[in-house]
Amino acid sequence: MGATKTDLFTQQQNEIAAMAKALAHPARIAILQYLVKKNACVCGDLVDELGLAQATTSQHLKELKTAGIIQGTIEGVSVCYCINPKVWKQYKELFNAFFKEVDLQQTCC
Amino acid sequence: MGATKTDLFTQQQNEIAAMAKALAHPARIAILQYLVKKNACVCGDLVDELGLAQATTSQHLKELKTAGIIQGTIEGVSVCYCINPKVWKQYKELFNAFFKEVDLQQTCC
DNA sequence: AAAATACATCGTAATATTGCGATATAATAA
DNA sequence: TTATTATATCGCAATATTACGATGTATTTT
Repeated sequence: MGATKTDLFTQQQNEIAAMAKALAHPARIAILQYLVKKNACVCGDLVDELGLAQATTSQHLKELKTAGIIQGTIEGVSVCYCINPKVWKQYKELFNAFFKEVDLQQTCC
Repeated sequence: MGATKTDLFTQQQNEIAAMAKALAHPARIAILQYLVKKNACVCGDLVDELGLAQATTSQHLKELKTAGIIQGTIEGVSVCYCINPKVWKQYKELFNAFFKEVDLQQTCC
């Protein structure tokens, strides 16, 4: 045991959970906020910005890249990262749909 | 090592990450969707609904309760769970704010 | 009071995540 | 070609998560 039983759930449920997982670390939130703020893609700066080791920062970047929400392009000796607008929009819409107006004015029980 | 270095990040960043973490498992997404759908709070049903062991289901419920997004009330021999509308709204607003319209039409790099 | 029912919690095993130093890789600069 | 620079990956240790059986607890039935 220890591994998530993804087969018990719908693809949509697994997808939302995977998206949430990508956001489930403050360093990754900080990276995304930094990328949104700077718009242009900085990269080595993130190591200074976050205060985490280079290896750790690179690992978080990899996770965000695997999730699709950011993309990196080789720019000479360094790599330029930026938000993937298409996937960003997908995240936004999926979370919006999940939290969409529900009849929640009354507390049951 | 192994533990998240929360002190490196802002309270807001840690908060968003914590919220995302609560949603970062398909079983918890399934529980929330079920609660939203049924509105009225069912509970023992969740074990059948999810296909996970009773202990595991209870553990996921506990995490959602700790995150504040659901609440449980003792109802005779069983416990009635439901969405906490106030916290649900907070989640919704925080994610909305995070994903709010950003100038993302062009891909940099 | 004793049994039954519904959950919670404990203990434990398997696996995943976080973090970092060390090293590899790849591109530019000297 | 040989540094230098920037990033990625490897290997490892610490910790967290997921899952479940077993057991505890509290309420209702019998």
